[in-house]
Amino acid sequence: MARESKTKYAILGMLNIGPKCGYDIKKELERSAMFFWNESYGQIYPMLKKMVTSELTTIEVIAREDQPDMKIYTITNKGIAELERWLKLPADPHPVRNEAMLKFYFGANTTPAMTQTHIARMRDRVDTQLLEMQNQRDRIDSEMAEDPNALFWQLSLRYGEIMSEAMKTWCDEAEEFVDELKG
Amino acid sequence: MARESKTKYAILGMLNIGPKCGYDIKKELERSAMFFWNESYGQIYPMLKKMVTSELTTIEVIAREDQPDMKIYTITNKGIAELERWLKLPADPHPVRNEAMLKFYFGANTTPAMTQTHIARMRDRVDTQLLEMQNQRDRIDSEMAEDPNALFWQLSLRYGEIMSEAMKTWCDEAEEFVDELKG
DNA sequence: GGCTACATGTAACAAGTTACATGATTTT
DNA sequence: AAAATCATGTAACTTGTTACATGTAGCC
Repeated sequence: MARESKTKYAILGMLNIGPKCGYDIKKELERSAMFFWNESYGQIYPMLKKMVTSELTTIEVIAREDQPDMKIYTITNKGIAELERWLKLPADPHPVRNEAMLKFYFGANTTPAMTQTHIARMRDRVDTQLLEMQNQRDRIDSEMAEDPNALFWQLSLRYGEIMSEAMKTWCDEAEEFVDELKG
Repeated sequence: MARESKTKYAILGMLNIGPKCGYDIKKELERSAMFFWNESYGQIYPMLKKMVTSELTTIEVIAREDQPDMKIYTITNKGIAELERWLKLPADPHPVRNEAMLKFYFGANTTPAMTQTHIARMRDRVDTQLLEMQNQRDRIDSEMAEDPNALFWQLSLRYGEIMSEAMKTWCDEAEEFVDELKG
């Protein structure tokens, strides 16, 4: 992992939409980017601290009674410049590590039943994801009017849908193939 | 990364096909599993050492003149049992981190031209991948007869193809959408 | 009364990449 | 003559996950 962390850019991108606290950054990423990105608090909070030091964001502390201070971060001009610099760069190809496929592949050396189990599990997972996406779609449709970013949110949802459907297509093919193997 | 490393299982799966040296494990993974898995030597060599200690494999050292000893690893019964234990377990959902999509999403807050650049780059990458796959397909067709594992190799290639085509579909939709935005 | 959401964070740990080190052999 | 392939490995480094710690507020 000597590769540069992208956490900084994920945060900058979120703050470029509007000032937010760490908690909201994660919540928003989960809502709108869940099909292609994730961050944990263990990354976000320490990074936000660093980003204030390096002047990519400013911090406003809101004291609250009986609750931890809320910290609202706002992107600076320097932060915007850094975000734009990154946006212009070509993306790193993301490392692929799909454990389900690995199991499928090695299952080949055991039994056809094992292979069928793996395919069935993949299909189940994809079906669950598609249901989630249906829920998201409903939410988008109702929030569309208010949120100016909803159009991009929708395209990110389409990404999830298209990939899931593709995965189902693969499951169909793989299943057919295994059926032939069995008899 | 407190999650259990899957490197051990990737190696077990490869050795279950047949005895191999570390170099060949990587080479074979690159050939047949490149669309869903990757390992680096920095993971493979130390792990192989551990696996001998924990009796998942045996090692045979072949001395060679003027070249480093070649080490051939063979899976043990214990190793096979461990592989099968893992195969029965449901797969961890793989963490999604697609930098290209992240850039696309945040590009929304800059200019339509930036968004178009991101889409174009994704399409280029996918096209390159599809060409690579065409080469692989040719190789599979010629090696099919000899390699009994080629049928699964082919399905793993189909995975790559289906996913790439899906990505292209998404690019088409996204492009259309941005064209509308521009007017 | 219990669960979920809100809100902040840290520490321990493991995983994984990259650069380095070495050098023969084969292909272009 | 240069580049790629074969073949082994280690060390330094960073990234990222998970578990823990703390507590209120609101919902069912």
